[in-house]
Parts: sequence; structure tokens; C-alpha cells
Amino acid sequence: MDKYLDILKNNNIKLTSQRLQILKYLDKHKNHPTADMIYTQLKKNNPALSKTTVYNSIEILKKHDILNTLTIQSNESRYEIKNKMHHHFLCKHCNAIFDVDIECPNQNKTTYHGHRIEEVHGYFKGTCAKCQRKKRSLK
Amino acid sequence: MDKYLDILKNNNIKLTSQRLQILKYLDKHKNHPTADMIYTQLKKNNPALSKTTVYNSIEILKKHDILNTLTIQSNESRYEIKNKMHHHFLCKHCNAIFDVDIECPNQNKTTYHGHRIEEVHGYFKGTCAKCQRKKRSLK
DNA sequence: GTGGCTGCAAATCATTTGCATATAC
DNA sequence: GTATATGCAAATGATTTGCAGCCAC
Repeated sequence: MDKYLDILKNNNIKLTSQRLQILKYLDKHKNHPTADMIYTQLKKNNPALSKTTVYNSIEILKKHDILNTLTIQSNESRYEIKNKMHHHFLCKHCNAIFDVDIECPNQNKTTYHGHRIEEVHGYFKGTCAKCQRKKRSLK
Repeated sequence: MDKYLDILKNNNIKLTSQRLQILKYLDKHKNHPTADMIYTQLKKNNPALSKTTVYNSIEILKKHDILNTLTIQSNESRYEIKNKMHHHFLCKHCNAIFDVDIECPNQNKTTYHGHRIEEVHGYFKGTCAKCQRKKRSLK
């Protein structure tokens, strides 16, 4: 499987085992993890891994437009591999983030009153179905 | 001018000079300030003001649905007095945030695939008109 | 009078920085 | 061989917490 290898090569990003692991993790886990979640998981198979490297790798992947940063909670960034533009739902109880496949007519605007639009972000916050059930059963 | 006094009274929030100042500041300045911006400005007329109090006051005003938190940058929260729902534009260069008065057909949805929607957020990121001019004149 | 505020100092936690060593190419 | 990446430790900066004294009601 040199899918990840190809992504790095095609972007002229120097190949390292850490970068491959991080890329693979993000591709396999569509849960929009934080840097710390990536670090904790990968450390299991690579105890020498440093959190700095996770941050560095995310940084270079972002620079090459391979990753997206989700800014939904103000105390942490979440990451996803960039693909077709979409919005997100954050559950305030369990902190899960889901993709939302609702199109918005304004999501392709490129200017607004003379301001150049370079990114469009939309998200819902609320209570996911599972957490609603959990709350009901507690009563 | 007991506009701010009334807001606190109507919400059964104990009246303090600091809370009035913060509320007034947010009402007068529609620039979506950070806690630090509010603190720095108000400290000029009230040198004893503590940043903790700014955070505490924001917290209680949020709890009473008087304030909104904008989560657009992951390293800081911005605040605004809650009014008609609207979206925002953030300039990545000067960090200014403007209100955007574009309606979105999905902004009134209350559920998505069984998940309960409690908040809807939308924002553009880009380069504001002023910063575009600035960049052009540097070339 | 007292429970809730204020302000200070210290703690927390995500992220960044400096730097010596190791590695990709 | 050299530029770049890694990993550690320390720094930074927003926000939170603990607590003593103060103030609104």
C-alpha cells in the first residue's frame, strides 16, 4: 500500500516513517482527531514518537493542502484529510464530530463586499442521537 | 442610560460595576473582541480590574444567553452580544471579524440524522478589502 | 449577615520554540 | 555531505482554579 507514500512523494515532502503513520491514521480514522489523539494512538506502536513531530507533520501536511483544520472548539484543533468541501456536526456531550453532507448555496462564494473568501466553514453544535438516548435513560 | 442595568436585572444577575462595563463595551464595540481586548480596554478606566473578572462575567452572561462565543480561531475565543443569527468573516491578516448578512437555508434546521441541532455557525476566512490593498501596494 | 463577586497568584493544557542528534536523499 | 526531520525540555499564552477579602442585596 503505497497510497500514503505517493501522497508525500507527489507533494515533494521528505519521506519519514512518522509522516506516513500520521497520514495513514488520518485516512483510516474519520473521527477528526486532535493532535493529542493522533499522538496517543500512534505512540502505542511507536513509543519514541514525540508530540512535536505530530505537530510538525500536521503543519507540513496543512501547508501542502493535504489536511484541513477544524476550528469548532476554542481549546483544541481537529484535523481531517482534505476532500470535497463539507460541513460538520459537533456533539457537545461526547465531543464527537460527524461530517454533514448538506450543501449550502453560499459555500462557493469567492468574495463578500470586496473581501476575498478563501475558506468556508460551517458547523452545527448540539446533542447527537446517542447522547440524547443516554440522557433520556438517566431520568 | 440603564439599558445595561435592565439587562442584568431582567436576568437576575447580581449588579456589579464590572459587569455593566463589560456589557457596555460589547454593546458599543461590534468588533467581536477577545477577553484580553476587553480587559485591556476597560483597565484604562479601571486599573484594578482583573482578567479573572472579565472571564467570570463573560461566563455568566453566556449562561444567560446574552453573549455568543465565536470559535473561529483555535487559539482564542471572541465574543458578541447575541442578536439575530448571522455568520462571520475573519481576515487572516488583520484578524478583524465582520458580520455577514447572508442567509443560509439550513441555518434554521433543528435536527440532522437524529442529532439535535442547538447552534448553527458559519464563517468565511480570507483577506479583507483593506488588507488586499495593503498587499498590492507593497509590490 | 451571608452568599455570591472580585482580584491575585498559581495551575493547567494545547501549542510553539530552541537545540542537539539522527536521517532522507 | 548536507539540509531537513526528530525528540526532548523549556517557553508561551489563553483560560481555569483556589482562595481571602469585599460587596450587593
